[in-house]
Amino acid sequence: MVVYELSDADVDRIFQALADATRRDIIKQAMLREQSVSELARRYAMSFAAVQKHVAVLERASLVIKERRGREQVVHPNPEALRRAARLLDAYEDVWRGRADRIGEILSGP
Amino acid sequence: MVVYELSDADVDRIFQALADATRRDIIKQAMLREQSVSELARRYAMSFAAVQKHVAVLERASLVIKERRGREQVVHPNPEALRRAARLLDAYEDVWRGRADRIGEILSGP
DNA sequence: CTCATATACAACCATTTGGTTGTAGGTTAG
DNA sequence: CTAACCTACAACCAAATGGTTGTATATGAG
Repeated sequence: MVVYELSDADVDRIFQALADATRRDIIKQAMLREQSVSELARRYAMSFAAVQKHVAVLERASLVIKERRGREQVVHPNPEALRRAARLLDAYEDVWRGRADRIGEILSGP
Repeated sequence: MVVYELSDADVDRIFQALADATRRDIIKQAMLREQSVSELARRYAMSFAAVQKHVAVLERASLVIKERRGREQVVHPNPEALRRAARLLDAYEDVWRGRADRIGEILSGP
């Protein structure tokens, strides 16, 4: 996923990833303390594979990054992506206020 | 959907609704100028029923409100919901910075 | 070395999603 | 009044989602 400009598909992936309480909690946990996938998995009432998939969804949305450390895969948050999502929502506020300058950000696509 | 406190399901619905480019565009269009569902529908390369469903998804997430005007149903934006979503994302920033005070907002649920 | 642990990934399943078409009911223009 | 228009909603379909189990592989502990 490109960092400096988000395509519609990028934005789709970000909000899609955020639309699940377990995934939002994984992000929060990773921000509180970087943890391995299995360490995260122990927190939830579901299989390891399910959590692994959730992390994969977050990774495809670049909301987290996995880094291999020995036999573990440690999950780092990517605060920048969240920031970009928040600013994207802020852009709607500008549209609402009648400012056209940041409209392009909302439904762009390179 | 309760306004003053968002449950996990509420937040799910909001981000889910935002995870589609057509729906994001509908929000933008409604913010630029309040339009009827059929008026909106003409903008997209899909059936009226499809657009109707998209508006319904936005409505369940309280991102828009429909108001009947004669035989038309005019779509108003609800900027407050967008604002709340943006602030929700901002709360992650606080977690990231090590501030615990607003953490509750993220994965709450009355 | 051996074994337990951590991850990867495939196959499967039920449900949801995003689209379609078709039908029916209100409302308004003329 | 009648015809055109706008909306509602059901039924259907393919694809995506969120979960499962099972199997294989890599790594570190002892």
